[in-house]
Amino acid sequence: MTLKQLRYLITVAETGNMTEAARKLFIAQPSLTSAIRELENEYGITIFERSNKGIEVTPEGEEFLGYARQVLEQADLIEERYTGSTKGKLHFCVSSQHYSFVVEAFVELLKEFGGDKYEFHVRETQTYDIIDDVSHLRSEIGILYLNGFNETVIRKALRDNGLVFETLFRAKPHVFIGKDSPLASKRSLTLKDLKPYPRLSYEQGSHNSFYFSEEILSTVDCDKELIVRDRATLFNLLIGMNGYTICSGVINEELNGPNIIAKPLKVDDYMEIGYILPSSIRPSHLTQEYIKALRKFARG
Amino acid sequence: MTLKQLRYLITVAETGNMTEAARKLFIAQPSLTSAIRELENEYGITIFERSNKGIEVTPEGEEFLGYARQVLEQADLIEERYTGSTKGKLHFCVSSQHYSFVVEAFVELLKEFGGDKYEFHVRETQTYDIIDDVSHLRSEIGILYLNGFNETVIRKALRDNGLVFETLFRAKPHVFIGKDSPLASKRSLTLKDLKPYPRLSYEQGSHNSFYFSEEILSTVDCDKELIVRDRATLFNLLIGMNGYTICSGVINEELNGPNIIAKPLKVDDYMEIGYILPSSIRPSHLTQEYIKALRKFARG
DNA sequence: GGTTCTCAATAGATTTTTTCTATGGTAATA
DNA sequence: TATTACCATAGAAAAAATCTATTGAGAACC
Repeated sequence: MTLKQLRYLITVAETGNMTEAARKLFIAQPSLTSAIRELENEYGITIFERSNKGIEVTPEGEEFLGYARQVLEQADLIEERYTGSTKGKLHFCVSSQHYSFVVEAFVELLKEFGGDKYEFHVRETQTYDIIDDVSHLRSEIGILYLNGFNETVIRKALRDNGLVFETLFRAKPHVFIGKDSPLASKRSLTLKDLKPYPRLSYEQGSHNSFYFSEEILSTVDCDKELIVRDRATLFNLLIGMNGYTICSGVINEELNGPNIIAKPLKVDDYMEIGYILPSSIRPSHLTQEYIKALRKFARG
Repeated sequence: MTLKQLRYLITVAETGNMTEAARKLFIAQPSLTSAIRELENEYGITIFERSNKGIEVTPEGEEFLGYARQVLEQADLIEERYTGSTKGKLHFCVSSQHYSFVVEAFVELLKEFGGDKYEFHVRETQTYDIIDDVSHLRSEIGILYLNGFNETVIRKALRDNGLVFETLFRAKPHVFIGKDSPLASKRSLTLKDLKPYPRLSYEQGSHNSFYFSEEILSTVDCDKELIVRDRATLFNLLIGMNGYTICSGVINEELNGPNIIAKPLKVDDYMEIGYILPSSIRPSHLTQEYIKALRKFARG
């Protein structure tokens, strides 16, 4: 008997389906089959009744599950005490700049692997904190952008913190504006078009170097500036004040509502949006799944 | 964290010495070192303070040990419920004919590996039951003798039950008599000498074929027969009735007392005393240690 | 003050265990 | 009848545990 076998067992029992449980556990179905079978053989009991419809817990299996839960409960106390997180619970944390596709991918991950016990975090935060979170393993993964302007500085920060950057997509700059903005009728916008309107940007804390800005072209002069920390607030101000923000142009109506629209910005610049990971540690299965989901929702 | 690591941990804490604990656990010392270290790294704690004098539990280690014991307690409940034996407890069972060296080796094993939780059995029983116990895994090992007379029959029984026989030693037949017996003065005895005295032998149950007798020469006629099941009873009768019994001549004063003496028996026969094991299963570490101890105490 | 002893740590090889991929078999479903 | 959704099996591959041999460090001994 190993703790691993017991955890597998519980998942199978909860799922009612070996194949599905194996997927949740990030192992191949035959591995799970043999782990469970080994447990059954060790104690000479039949925990599950197998059929081509899935599995069903036998009465003696039910009794065994009771014992198994007791063991795991105690084992989880150790995890809680010494790691601060429950092992029974899945644990996952993303630190990111404010992109809706990050949230979309996150939702997908939750739906697929959340189960009935989890603790997932989305930390939409300042650029430097993303780097800090990932390098100190507070977050499994970070999401940020590089462009010609900030690349050298950011890449150095990544190197210094033992992180690697992987590109998700390259985006042409867009401007987010409210759908009733005077600019809404244009096909594309220039910096000159934007000049009279308030510019919205995310606060970058003490590291308020331009290099850590979430928006490109932050060095361009602007008379009206609004600085916020929250994406919803930003959107509210965008609409209320006829403001704008420069970004990757990834927009999702469901998430951002129909009141925000994106317009191409006519400048010779780009944003290379990607994720960062600690270079020395292999990403967890869950992180790998999240990256898959990111690639699914991320389009330039 | 694995259950194995936790069990190792407890043993180390109890033993206060990695090297010694490794021996008790039947693993190499570096294996233990790395198992413990892995546990400490996983939770970022120092459980033991190492020195060249051994190890010492730190205060935070003490706390962790508390948690560990809780987990193992629950895990042991499973073992108890489904295997009838505690895994925390060492479990060992010998089935044997009535030889004092079997008990001596058993005592040595207990002293060395008993620890503070164990369940050890000595089943001094009838020859056929020895074979039955070992083949049905009720006992780890069995001890019995072969000679020219019973060898063919016993070896067939062993084969039929998937057992193998390994010789411990070859003994010339001796006679056990009380120290005050009229025969005590002789250097050696013949069958004729014994004729007038009661012969003691062990009961062999329903399989009372001569082949399963514990004593050689059981086919020789005898007028006075006493059949017992207990070694102490046999010795009592030996003394009280001036009886005799034919055996391998292995005698230990500490165990059998000064009232029993062994005399060589002048016959052209021998006893090949050895142990039997299931051929398909590799003997446990404890069983291997027991065999070592048997070899130490067994002399023809 | 050097030598020996005891015990834990390290290195590298080896064995064992776990997990994987690919495939088979079975019963329900379309 | 073909397809689908399961779990089981076999053999290869990867990962983990364990082993032997050796090092290193401090205490005890002479």
